[in-house]
Amino acid sequence: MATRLKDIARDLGLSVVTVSKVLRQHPDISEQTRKRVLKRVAELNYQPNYAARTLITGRTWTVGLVVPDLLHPFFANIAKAISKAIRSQGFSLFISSSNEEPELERKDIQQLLARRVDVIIVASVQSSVESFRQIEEQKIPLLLLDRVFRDFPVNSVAVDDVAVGMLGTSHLIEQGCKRIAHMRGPEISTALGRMEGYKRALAEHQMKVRPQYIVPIGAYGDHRAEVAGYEAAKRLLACDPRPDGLFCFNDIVALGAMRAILEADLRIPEDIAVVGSGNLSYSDFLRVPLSSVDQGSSKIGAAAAAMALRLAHDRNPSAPRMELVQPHLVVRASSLRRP
Amino acid sequence: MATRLKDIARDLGLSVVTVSKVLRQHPDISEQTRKRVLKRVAELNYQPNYAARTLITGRTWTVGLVVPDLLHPFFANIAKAISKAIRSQGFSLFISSSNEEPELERKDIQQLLARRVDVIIVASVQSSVESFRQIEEQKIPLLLLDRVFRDFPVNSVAVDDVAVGMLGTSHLIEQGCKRIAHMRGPEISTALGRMEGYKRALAEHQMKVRPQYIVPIGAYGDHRAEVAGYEAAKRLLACDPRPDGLFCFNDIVALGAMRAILEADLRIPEDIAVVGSGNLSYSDFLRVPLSSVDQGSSKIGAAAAAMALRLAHDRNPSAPRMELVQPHLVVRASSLRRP
DNA sequence: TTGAAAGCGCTAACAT
DNA sequence: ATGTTAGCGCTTTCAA
Repeated sequence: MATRLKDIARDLGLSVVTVSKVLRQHPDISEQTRKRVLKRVAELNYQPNYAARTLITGRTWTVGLVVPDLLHPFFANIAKAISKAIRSQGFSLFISSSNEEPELERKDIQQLLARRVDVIIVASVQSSVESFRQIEEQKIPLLLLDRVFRDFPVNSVAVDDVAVGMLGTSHLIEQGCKRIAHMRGPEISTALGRMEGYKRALAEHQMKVRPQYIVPIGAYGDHRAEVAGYEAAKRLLACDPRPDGLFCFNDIVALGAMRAILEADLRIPEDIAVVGSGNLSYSDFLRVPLSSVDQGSSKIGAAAAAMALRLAHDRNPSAPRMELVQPHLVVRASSLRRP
Repeated sequence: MATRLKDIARDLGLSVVTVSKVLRQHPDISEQTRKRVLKRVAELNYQPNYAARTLITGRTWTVGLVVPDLLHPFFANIAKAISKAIRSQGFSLFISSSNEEPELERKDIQQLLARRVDVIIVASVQSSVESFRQIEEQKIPLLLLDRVFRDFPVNSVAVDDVAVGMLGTSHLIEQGCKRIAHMRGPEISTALGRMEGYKRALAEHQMKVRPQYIVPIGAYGDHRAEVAGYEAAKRLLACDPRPDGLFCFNDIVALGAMRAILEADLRIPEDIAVVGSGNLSYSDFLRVPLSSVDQGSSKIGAAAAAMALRLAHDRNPSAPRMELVQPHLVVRASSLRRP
C-alpha cells in the first residue's frame, strides 16, 4: 500500500492534521516541524491521495479535452500545448478522440462529467447545442475550441478565420495576382469565415468578386479532399480568363489543385500562385513547397489552457468570453513571385 | 451539487446500500426495487462519484499515457487507438506529451503515480531504467511502448524493427536492385533493429553488405533530418558503383535523399529506388510518392490497450510479457519498377 | 432481500 | 502552533 498521511504522522509523533497543513503550505506551522515533515515526506516519496482530497474539496485538478481527431496536426498541436501549459500547475489532462462522431463525443463528455473534471474543453463536431446545456447544468465550466454557436454564449478560443482568408488573399494580391480564385469549404463557420476574408481582401483592393472563381468543396477525409481539389482546379483552369491566383480553405485541397495545375503544364507560382490554409507539417517537402496560412494551433492551445486554468480557479462563473487567435502567413515557393 | 446515492435512496425510501447494489449489478435485489432505482437514476441523470468509489476500491478506472511528442503521427495514432479501445470499458485516458525531455517524462510519470492510475503506458525517452523501478515499487502495472531494456523485464508492445528492415530491403531486391544502400539512425534499439533487418535481407539473398553503402544519420528534428538525408545521399551518389536502391530508417531522411537524387538528374525509381520507414501521412502527396514500411501504429495502440486492460484487471501481477507488432509495406511510385 | 455500521484518506472548522 | 471532531460519497462486511 502507498504511504498515507497517517504513516508520516505516526512516525513523527504528530497529528495527521499538522502533516496535512505542512503539505498545503499552511502558515501556522513551526519551521522545525515543517522541516521534519518534509524530510519524512521525501524519504517515503509520499504522494497525496487525489481521490481523498477530491472527495472533500470537490476539485479534481484535471482538465478534460475532447477532439474530433487526435491524428490531425491541428488538434495534436492543441493537445500538446494544453498538456504543456497545465502540467506546471499540477493539472492532468484527460484526452479523447471522438473520431468525428457526434455520438462518441457526447459519450466522452458524459464520461468527463462523471469524473468531475474541473474544466471541459471540446472541439465539437456537434451540430446542436443540446449536450452543452447538460454541461452547464452540472456547473462544470465549458470551453469550446474553434467553434461558436449563435444564441449560445460560451467560453471559446478560435482562430480568426476572416483574418485567415484576408491574409492569404491579400498576399496573393501583393504578389501581383489579378484574378484570384477561391476553393471554399462546407457550410461551417470556419470555412465561411475564410471565404468572407477572401471577399473582404478583394474588396479592399477594389477587385471584383467573380462567382465562377469560387468553387465549393465538400467535407471529405484527406484523400478524397485531395481529389476534390484536383477536380475543382481542372474546372477553374477551364475558365476564361484563367485565374492567376488561388486561395484554398485547406492544404489538402491545395495539394490536389497543385497537382492539376502542374499536370496542365502550368507553372506555380508564375502562371498560378497558390496559398493554402492550415500549414500542415509537410508543406515544406512538396514538389513546390506550399505557402499556407498557419492557424496558430499552439497559440490556440496555449490560450485555451490559460482560459481553462482561469475557469478552474474561479469558483463562481463569470460572463463567457470569446478569444480570437490571429493566424499568420508562411510564405513558400508556391506563391513567391517577387523575391 | 450533483446527485448522490443518498438522494436517490431518500426519494425511494430505500437505504444507500440497496441503491449502490443495484448500480453494481449485485444479484440480491428484487426485480421491483431494481426497476424503481434505475428509473430514478435515469431521471436524475445520476453519475457515481469516482473519487468516493476510488477511495474504497483503490481503482481509478484510468490509464496514463506518456509519449515523447503527441504531434508525431506515430504517437498520435497510438494515443488515438488507445483512446478508442479503452473508452468502451469505462476507462479514461490521461495523456501527456513529454517533448522528448527525460526530466519532464519523469515528472509526468510521478504525476500519474500520484493519481493512482490503474496502468501506466510510456513511450520512454529515458536512457536509464531508474524511474521505472519506482513505478514497480508502487505496484502500478507498467507497459513500455517501442522500447525494451536489457536486464529489465517489463511488459511491452513494440514494432518488430528487424522485420521493418527486412521488409523494406527485400522489396528493393525483388524490384531488381543490385546495390542497396541504407541510411541508418542513431544508436537506439529501433534504428539498430532496422539495420539488422537490412543486413539480414541482403544475406538471405546472397548479397554482400558493403560498409560504404551504410551511412549514419544522427538523431535530429524533422527539418535537420531532411537536410541530413540530403547530404548523406550526395555522398552515396558519389560512390562507385553508385547504389541503385536505398532503404532509409525513416521517411524524413528519405525525403531529403529523394531531393538530392532528383537534383542530380537521376530518376526515381528507375535509377535509384527508395523506401522509407514510418509511412507518414503525406507520403502520397510528394513529387514521387514514397514507398514506406508502415509501423502499424494503430495496431500497436490496440495491442497496448488490450494489454493495459488486462493489467488493470489482474490484481496480482503475472510475468512481464513482450509483444511484437508486425509492420507492413506500402508500395508507392518511389520503388515500383515492375508494375 | 434489505440495511446498519465502519471506514477509505484526506481537509475544514473549530478547539486548545 | 498543534490537535480534535466531523464528514466528503461511496463500498464492504455483517447482521437482520
